Amino acid sequence: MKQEMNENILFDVAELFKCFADSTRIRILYSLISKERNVNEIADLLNMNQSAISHQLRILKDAKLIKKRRDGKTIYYSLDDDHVYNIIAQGIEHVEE
Amino acid sequence: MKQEMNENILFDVAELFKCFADSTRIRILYSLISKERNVNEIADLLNMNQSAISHQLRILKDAKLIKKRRDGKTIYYSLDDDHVYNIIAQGIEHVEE
DNA sequence: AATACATATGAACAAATGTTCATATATTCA
DNA sequence: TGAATATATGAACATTTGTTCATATGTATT
Repeated sequence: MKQEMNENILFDVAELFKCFADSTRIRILYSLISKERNVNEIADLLNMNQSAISHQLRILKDAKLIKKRRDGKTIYYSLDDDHVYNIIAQGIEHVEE
Repeated sequence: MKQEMNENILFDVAELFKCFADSTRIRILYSLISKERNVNEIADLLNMNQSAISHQLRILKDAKLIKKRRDGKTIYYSLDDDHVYNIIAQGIEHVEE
C-alpha cells in the first residue's frame, strides 16, 4: 500500500465498506458464502420480506459483490469476488477477539 | 469460518464495518498507518475542523480501532489493531481492480 | 491565578439510509 | 390467453448519521 493515496480511492473504499456495514447485507453475503441462493430463499432465511431483500441485493449487485443467474422464474445470486470472503473473514476475526 | 454463524456476531461485524464506511473515518485510519498523529494534525491533513475529527476519533476509539496517548497538552492517536491495516488493504485491492 | 493551547462534548440540523407498501415486470404452465 | 409464481421498483416514512457551532474540560506556562 503506497504512502500517498489518491483521495478518490479512499472514497471508493468507503463506498465499498458501506455494503458490509449493514446487518441485512452482511447476512446476505454470509449466506452466499456456502452456496448460491434465490431471493425468496434469502428472505425466508433472514426472516425478512422479499422487497427488502431485493432492494439490498441491488445494492450488492451494483457494487459488484454478487452476481445473478436466471433459471426459469427463479434468479440465483452468488458471490462475485474473492475479496468478499476475505473481508468478511477479517471482520469476524476482529470482533471475535 | 464455520457454517452456522451466530447472528450477533454478524451484527457486530456490520458495526465494525460502519467504521470503515465513511470517507472521513477511513482517511483518518489511513493517515495513521504511517505514524501516530495528534488531532489538529489530522484536521489540517483532511482540511476539516477539529470538532468533526474529534467526534470521529471517538467512534474509532470506541470500536477499538485506534488508541490514544497523551503527551502534555497533546493527544496522539495511533492504530490499535493489525486487522485495521489488513481490512483497508483488502478494500483498496477490491476497488483498484 | 490567569491565559493560551489542545481536545472533547452536547445540541441542532441537514442529508443519507433501510424498510414497508403497493404495484410493475418477467417467466412458466394450464 | 389467463393465472400463478418470482423478482424488481418507486414513493413514503422513520431512523440513523456526519457536520457545525458553541462551549466545556484538561494541561502547560507565565
